[in-house]
Amino acid sequence: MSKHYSVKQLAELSGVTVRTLHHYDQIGLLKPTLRSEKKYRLYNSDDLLRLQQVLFFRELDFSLNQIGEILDDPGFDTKDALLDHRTRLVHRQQHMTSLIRTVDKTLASLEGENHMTLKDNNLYEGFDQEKIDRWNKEVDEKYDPEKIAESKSNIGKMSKDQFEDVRKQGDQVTAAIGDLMGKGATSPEVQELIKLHHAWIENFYVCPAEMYKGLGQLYTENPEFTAFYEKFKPGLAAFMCEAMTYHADNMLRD
Amino acid sequence: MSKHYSVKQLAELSGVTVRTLHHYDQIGLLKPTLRSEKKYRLYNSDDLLRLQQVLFFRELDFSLNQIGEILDDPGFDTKDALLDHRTRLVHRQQHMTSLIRTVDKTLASLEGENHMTLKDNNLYEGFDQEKIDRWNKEVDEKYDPEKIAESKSNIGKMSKDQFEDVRKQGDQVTAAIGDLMGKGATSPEVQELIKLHHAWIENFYVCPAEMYKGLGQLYTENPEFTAFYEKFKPGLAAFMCEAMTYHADNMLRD
DNA sequence: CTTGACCCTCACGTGACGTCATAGCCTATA
DNA sequence: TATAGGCTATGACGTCACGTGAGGGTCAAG
Repeated sequence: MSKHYSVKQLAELSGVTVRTLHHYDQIGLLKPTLRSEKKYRLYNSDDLLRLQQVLFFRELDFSLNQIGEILDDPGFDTKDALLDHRTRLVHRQQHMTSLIRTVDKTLASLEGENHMTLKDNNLYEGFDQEKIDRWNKEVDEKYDPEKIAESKSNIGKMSKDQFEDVRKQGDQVTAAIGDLMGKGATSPEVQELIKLHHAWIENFYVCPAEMYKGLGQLYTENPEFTAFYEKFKPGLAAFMCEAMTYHADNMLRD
Repeated sequence: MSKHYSVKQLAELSGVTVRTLHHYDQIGLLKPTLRSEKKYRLYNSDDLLRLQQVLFFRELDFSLNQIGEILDDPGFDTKDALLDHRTRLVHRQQHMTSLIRTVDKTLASLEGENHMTLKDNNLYEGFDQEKIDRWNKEVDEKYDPEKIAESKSNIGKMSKDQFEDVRKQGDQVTAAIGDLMGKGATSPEVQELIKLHHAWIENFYVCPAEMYKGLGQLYTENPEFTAFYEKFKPGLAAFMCEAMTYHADNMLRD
């Protein structure tokens, strides 16, 4: 594969502007492998992969200077980075969910007769940059590349039967939790099952406290998730959310 | 409610900096209702609501100038705007999913023996700003505030029984699609059922083509969604995705 | 009164490009 | 060969949304 791309071609391919590619060349972030006689920039496949990494890091709010340092570190590993991007992107989705929830709460509040039933600090849920930073720090400290790689490999390596077994385990845990709704979300019995539920989730991906908590919220916010859990037992989505939140705040944090 | 907040208090409450609040005051985007004798800024509850709107629009990549124009338009309606934010935030989640999918494809490609089995243009899926812009335009043109308001009201107004009925309809459609997997995802019979499925989704929120397409992808990417659909019939998640993509590309576009 | 936390205005700096000017290069067509 | 259209290059000022720091006043508690 010796194909080379001009700036226009790569700009179209990647969605960035020619100006951006000039800029990245100028600051040393992405230098084309080749320059023609007339100094035209020519990018090869390694350049394309590097640009992809730049764009992922950029998407995840790293500064260009930071990105350069990371990519130029001798210990940099593309696969590790991709796994890290994945985790952060999943968390971004949870962040979106938090904002959506704030929309809904604000709407409900505005539609009520008393406009200010929503507490002032609820207006900005999801916008809390400090909280987001704390989570990023948490992932950085707790993120175990080997564990992520392992769980990702688990998905790829699961046979149909294994996947079916894992799915059934999830159903069983969920049903058992439904049976214990009368015990209360924070009861030892329910919390024991939530622990199993969390372990079940981690069959698919590492799920730190904040993410697990956000997932519980997602169960109540996403109509299809809600429908799925209500099917086990009415009120189960909210119950799961409460139990998961408690578990995340009390068992998963340290 | 006559409580007033100082810049520090509001900064902490909202997650923005004091400097940002100064800046917004200076450019006229968010002027505090009161100034003390000593010119301290004092924000009231209307100010808090306006800041929330500013932050939503900012989150959704509107420029501050644009935000000011929108908010100061005599026809501006907070509820309409909140519904619009919601739609855009949901789409953002789909965008995240697209990026996650690109991560996975890149990983799979790097783990294979032939490093460049992944086509060059697949490297940047999810980064395509033009495509994102096209979608935003599509929503702007097709977004019907009354329809959004209606579907949102529908959720709030649904009784437990009605919600249960809607849920069951979803199950029935999904099961029927599962029964017709042998017909092919693009067959008239399946597409007829997909049409019902789309209508079912719109019980919850308006779902334009791109969003519907992204939802199909989500079914194959999110383990819990996949598990849910596999439960009806093995392979159903991917089948739904294919059928929904076809439907979005051929029936929902105009 | 002193101290520490908070408030104000002013203004230069920063990062990541956007925009434009100027000029050469490449390919196809008349 | 000339022309047109699309592409390339470098250089440099401008834009946006604050970050940072300077200098000075205010408020509450000890």
